[in-house]
Amino acid sequence: MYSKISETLIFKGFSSDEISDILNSTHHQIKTYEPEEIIAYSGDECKNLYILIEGSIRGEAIDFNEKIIKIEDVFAPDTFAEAFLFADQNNLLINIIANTKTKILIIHKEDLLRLFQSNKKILENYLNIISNRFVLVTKKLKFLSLKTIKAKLASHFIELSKKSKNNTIFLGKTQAELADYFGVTRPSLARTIKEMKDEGIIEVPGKMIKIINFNKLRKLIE
Amino acid sequence: MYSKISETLIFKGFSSDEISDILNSTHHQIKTYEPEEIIAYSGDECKNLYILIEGSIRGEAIDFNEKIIKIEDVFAPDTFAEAFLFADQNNLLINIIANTKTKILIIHKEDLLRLFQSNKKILENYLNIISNRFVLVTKKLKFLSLKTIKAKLASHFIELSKKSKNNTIFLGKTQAELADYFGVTRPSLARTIKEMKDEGIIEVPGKMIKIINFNKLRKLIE
DNA sequence: AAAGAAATGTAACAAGTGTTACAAATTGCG
DNA sequence: CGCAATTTGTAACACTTGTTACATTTCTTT
Repeated sequence: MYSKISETLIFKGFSSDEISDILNSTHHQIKTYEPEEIIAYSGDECKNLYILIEGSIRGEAIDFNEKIIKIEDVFAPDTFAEAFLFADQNNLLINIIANTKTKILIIHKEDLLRLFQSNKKILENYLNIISNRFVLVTKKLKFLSLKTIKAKLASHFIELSKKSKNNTIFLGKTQAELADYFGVTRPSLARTIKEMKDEGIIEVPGKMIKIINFNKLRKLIE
Repeated sequence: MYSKISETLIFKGFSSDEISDILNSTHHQIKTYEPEEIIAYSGDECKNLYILIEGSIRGEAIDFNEKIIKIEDVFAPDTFAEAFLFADQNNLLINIIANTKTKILIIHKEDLLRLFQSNKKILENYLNIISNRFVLVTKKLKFLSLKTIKAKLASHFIELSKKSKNNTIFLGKTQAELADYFGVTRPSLARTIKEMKDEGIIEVPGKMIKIINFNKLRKLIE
């Protein structure tokens, strides 16, 4: 179990022995949940850090038409609800439900703070986690605020091309998945790709995207 | 100066004397900048926490057409770049520029970590700040992902009505400001308000919005 | 290799929003 | 009060995207 815990970001860099020591001196709980069991309710005050050791959970919101909307899946080993824990508005906005048989390590806010005081590395890890989430959400926000599908595609292609160090990109997703990720429909995405092809900005050999005209591509992002 | 610092969220709850003690035992810098002076460049690695004591600064991005876009103003007393500090991708994405004559307290990441170790309250304040920002951005993201202007307006009205404990809302913004906040154009917003009026969902007496049909309003958010 | 499934290309039309322009109403100020 | 500035209402038209439907291509499996 300790080796599973060492795979979480918050205990990154710790050996099983060290984790064992830490948990022996930190008040905590380990709970198991059955599939479909509700772990926490929307509206609950969030006073604990949840560290998922085994299994997977999902967040579900209920919209105004009483339709259930799945928000997010989290798979072990990982943590969740880290940001709510220290926010003023710390009521959960979603129900947390076990997908599978699940084992969760629970540390209360106050105990976590004490742990931060005594262990600098864990504090750094935690700050790293929430900061990374923040940067990620901010980037997503920036991306979502791009108005047209063309601008989103252009931004996405440029981002990917930075990693490939090359003007050829491997998408690794189907059009349907990409459209979903962008929050647009599949035919609209296909149409936009076609337009970019017609305008001589990209070529699409098979599953690849080859950028022909970087300048035109950049100008699409306003 | 210490009283100014005590107004920042990170030193919330500390007296001037306590702040003086803390700063005496924490390595830090105080720098002043002239109007239009550049405080930090886009691309710079962010290794310091910046605490704005006097004046105001702005963040500026340069888009692909070399047009300068103002992102955000920050007024003293406040902090900025808190989230970048502990993120993996800790390069600034914008230039930081002084609007006015500005005085800034700068604490290096390592010194800040040591301060967190020795002072639990400051750690809590810091966690509170970045957690609140995260929650705020997440809400903004959720809002932005609403597809239509009608859905955005409905969400906004419902949110405001929670505070007023009443079915009448005071907007406190002109249509132009609201449209800008939503990222839509003013005539489009006006048209949408008219449609909601025609559908018997709201009434608009003067500067107020009166919600007539809460159910219909809720159904607009999908 | 053949059959079925999945992914992609494409088209016509509808819906929502932006653009532009101008009129009407409201507000602020001398 | 009366004028100017600001805010709001409205309309015609263009553009982008969603919807639906079907054809074509590519991938999987036997």
